[in-house]
Amino acid sequence: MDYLKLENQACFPIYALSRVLTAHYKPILDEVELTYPQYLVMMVLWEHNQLSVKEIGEKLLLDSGTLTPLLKKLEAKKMILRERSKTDERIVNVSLTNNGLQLKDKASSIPEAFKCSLGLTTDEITLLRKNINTILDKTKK
Amino acid sequence: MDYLKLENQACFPIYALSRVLTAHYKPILDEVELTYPQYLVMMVLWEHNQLSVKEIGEKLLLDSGTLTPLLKKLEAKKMILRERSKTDERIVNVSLTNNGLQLKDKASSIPEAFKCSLGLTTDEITLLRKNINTILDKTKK
DNA sequence: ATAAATTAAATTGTGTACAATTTAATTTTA
DNA sequence: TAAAATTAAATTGTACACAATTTAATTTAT
Repeated sequence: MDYLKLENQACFPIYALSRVLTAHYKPILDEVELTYPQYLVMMVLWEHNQLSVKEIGEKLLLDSGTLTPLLKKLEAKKMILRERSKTDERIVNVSLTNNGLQLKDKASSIPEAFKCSLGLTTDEITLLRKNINTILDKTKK
Repeated sequence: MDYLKLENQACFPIYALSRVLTAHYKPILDEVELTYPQYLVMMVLWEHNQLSVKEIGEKLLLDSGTLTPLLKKLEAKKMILRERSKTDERIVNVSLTNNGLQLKDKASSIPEAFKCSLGLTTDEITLLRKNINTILDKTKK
């Protein structure tokens, strides 16, 4: 088997699928004026209320070079607050504004809209999620 | 189930895995001075010798906005040639230089090196590839 | 045959990604 | 406890990604 052929690659379809899925999200997220990475940040904040930049990075596997400008955009949209920790000035804590908190209601329809856009069954999605998460855990260190 | 929780998302682990896998490729591709998207372009050219920008885009799911600057970089590295088609001036044909062709030998060890870096079994990779390709085919239109 | 529509690349502008470095604050250690 | 090491963000620079527009060439439909 020729391992330098595209069809024998495992990484390419994941790279391509990631972009295809983000494209499916695009029109849905346009409604709430968020990009996909911005949506992910909002999602972890809806779940945890307040997180440092580092903690957000650990959850999303992104570094400050990516997060700092992204968080500044969310701040400019009045979705989040960024404030230096009083007890440790190195840390920037990120929290939701009322605006950002209220967006959760509007966002509640996003997962279902996304599922419809994909046209996959619940079983297919669940299987995919579990399969990918297994691989992700094994490879991410 | 709260579908706005990160752990219940199917898209996030794919997005994250794509970046994790690219990070695994990085030190390996540094040896041949290619980025991962550049490596993909070289791979389709090793397989097809000559392709138009549009054909490369169809294979990799990338548009000219992404490909044009990337191809110019490969051209600057003397890996490829870009020339307007004589029969249809709208088309730019991309082909390998001798340099680019010879790189295939050096690149032949990349798939194995990547597999070692991941630490997954052949079976795990094959299963993943088939599973992802099925989903990709269903979602890419 | 020629105006209208389509096509292929390139361009422009915005938004990630990430390596490498810098800055400032806090811990560790000699 | 003061210098050294570490840590958290921010910054800088390079390279995608992609929407939207532009440009030029080719088809098509009248």
